[in-house]
Amino acid sequence: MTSKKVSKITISDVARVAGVSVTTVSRVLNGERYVREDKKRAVLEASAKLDYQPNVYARSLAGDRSYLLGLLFDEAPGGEYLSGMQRGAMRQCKEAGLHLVVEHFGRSTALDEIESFLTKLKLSGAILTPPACDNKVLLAALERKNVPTARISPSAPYPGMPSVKINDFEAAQEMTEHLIALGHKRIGFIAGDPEHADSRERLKAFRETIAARKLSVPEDWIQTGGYLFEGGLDAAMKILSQSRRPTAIFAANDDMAAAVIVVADRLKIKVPDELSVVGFDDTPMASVLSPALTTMRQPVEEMAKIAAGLLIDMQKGKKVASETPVVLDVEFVLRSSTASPPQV
Amino acid sequence: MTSKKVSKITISDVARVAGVSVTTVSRVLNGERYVREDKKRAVLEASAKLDYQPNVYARSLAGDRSYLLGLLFDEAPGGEYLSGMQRGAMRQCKEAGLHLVVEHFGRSTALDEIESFLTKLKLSGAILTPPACDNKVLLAALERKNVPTARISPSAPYPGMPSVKINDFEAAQEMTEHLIALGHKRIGFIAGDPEHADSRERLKAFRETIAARKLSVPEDWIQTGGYLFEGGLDAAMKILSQSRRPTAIFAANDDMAAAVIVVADRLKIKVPDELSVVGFDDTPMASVLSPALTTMRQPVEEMAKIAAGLLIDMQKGKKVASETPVVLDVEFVLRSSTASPPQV
DNA sequence: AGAAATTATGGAAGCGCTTTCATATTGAAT
DNA sequence: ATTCAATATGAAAGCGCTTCCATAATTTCT
Repeated sequence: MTSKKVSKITISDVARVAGVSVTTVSRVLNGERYVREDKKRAVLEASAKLDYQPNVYARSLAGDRSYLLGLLFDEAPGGEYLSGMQRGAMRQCKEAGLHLVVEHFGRSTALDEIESFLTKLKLSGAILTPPACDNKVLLAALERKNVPTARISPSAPYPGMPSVKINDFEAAQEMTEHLIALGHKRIGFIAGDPEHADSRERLKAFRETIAARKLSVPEDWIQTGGYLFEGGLDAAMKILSQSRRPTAIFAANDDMAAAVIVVADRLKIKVPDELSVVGFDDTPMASVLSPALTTMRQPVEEMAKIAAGLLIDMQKGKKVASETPVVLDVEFVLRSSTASPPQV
Repeated sequence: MTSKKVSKITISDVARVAGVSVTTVSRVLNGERYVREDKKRAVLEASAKLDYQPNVYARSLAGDRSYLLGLLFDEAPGGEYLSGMQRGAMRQCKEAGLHLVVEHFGRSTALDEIESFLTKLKLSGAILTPPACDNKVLLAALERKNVPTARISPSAPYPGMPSVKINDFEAAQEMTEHLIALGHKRIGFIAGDPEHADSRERLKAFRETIAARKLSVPEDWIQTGGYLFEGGLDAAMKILSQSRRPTAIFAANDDMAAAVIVVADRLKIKVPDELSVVGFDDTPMASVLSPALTTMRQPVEEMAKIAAGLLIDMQKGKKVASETPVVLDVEFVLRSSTASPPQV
């Protein structure tokens, strides 16, 4: 290894070595048209030889892009869902030579603060995770500032913004069918945050599948837990403390399913012998619970990776389908929290 | 294609309105000396009135700060530990008007890649979480590039780099004492990643406390689980499948403690009646486990917040103690996974 | 063949700041 | 009053890039 000089190498060094103008170097580096093959090669060689690192700030100042992607969330990071998203986004960024800036925007964040952030950073793109992906104020600000935006599991389409999601309806349908196939006829449901589109979809799928199978569910067996463990505790308590209770509970995420198992344990209800429990997400917790949780795995990491990829494509001027979401497959994970209902 | 131009407010607009030169505005905004009070006020007023947002890229290009803090980790984000760190760092950044870029640097990341990242982003500071905080290559690169660096729970001091940690020794000692106080005389230990300093400290504290209390532990009862759930499963299996087993196990983090509970369950060993289990960290999982885990809560968020604060101070030219780490308190969390040992 | 369209290339003007450097202005010390 | 240091201030020179514009080289079309 030759020891490198600390003095920075600029675009004009590359231009000199390659025997072309800085304009041409810039063109090559940005993949523009109108550069002859031989010059392009010369530039690339010179650039590699000198180990040239374009100055992000100079580029951002002169141009309009920033080489920074933003991962914007509403809830503070934590939990496998967001971490997974972040991992995927980071991976894609690294591949494309971009960097990932993380930022929190709550529902109550002032428009001023959002705009200030956006004008200051001039993000090359923004990835919005639920429920930030449905924050009207944020969306409008991003649009006004012309920040290419990709949304994950959004509620409703937003013109010009591509999105990535799973088919929550089909997934929840499949999960409900699983319980019915085991022989359950009395199934409860704990919904997530009604503000999340995915939550509403899951509930809808549950209801429709139940109806399609000619079953019925008392409204008392459908509760909302807000995707939170604590909310799940309350919901499970409401459902399980009734005189007539279901033989299975479908919780719209793993955290709430964990809560159901805890409540069942307290009430001395045996899982899965007396009560089957299923979750959604396949967080690490799912396999740790006892019994281990039957759940539906979301490709979270992949979703964010694709979202970042869409942004990168948009930046390159490629057209991306912004109206029809990219839909990824889920994977049913059978563990030991489900069984056939007790014979009555 | 409708793209509306939002006229930007620049430093010279502020200068004009305040009736001073751009130099003076720059001085005020950067908190430099040699500006008269009245002008300073005028600048601040003009700036507020115009809602001026300094252009990060222009500042970075002209100066050599970047207004970007880096959170560098070795393992991909995930888990409450890193998420907590990130939350703390984000919070502090927001307060100081900085932004947080996240990046992964594995043990095997090439020096080239690290240097390229550092020259490209010219970070205003870097926060290193374990085990990245002990990555020699990374540390050397940061030093060479003069990036102010704060480390969290590092192994050994590194000249010029401040650090934040908890007193792992005392915490592990306290935890061990807790078990001894309950009457346990036969205690096993599952260590974390031997490359983490904190892990080594916890083990050392365990050994010394045991010795100080005139107890002894067969080497078979001390296993390594690498801070991972899976590693914990193996370790727990090795300890619990022996003919003579301990009445308590101290796992160096919650994930491994969860594994102990799972293994105990499989082996029909009742927790806490026949086996007490304690963890470390107080991750959300800890309260979900059944029985809920007695553990030691680390102020992870606070640690990162302080680390970011140190960086910001350094940037401002303040001197920070770089030799003696900032040490934060832990909190003992008593739940139901510990009890007195069965009467023999 | 020449004209017109297309493709290539570089000069130079910024992008919006920070930072010398030179110059006032003030206060303290003779 | 006079001198010297400390304090204040602005003009102007970049920081390293992108991009507009003018021009040259090439191809395609009459």
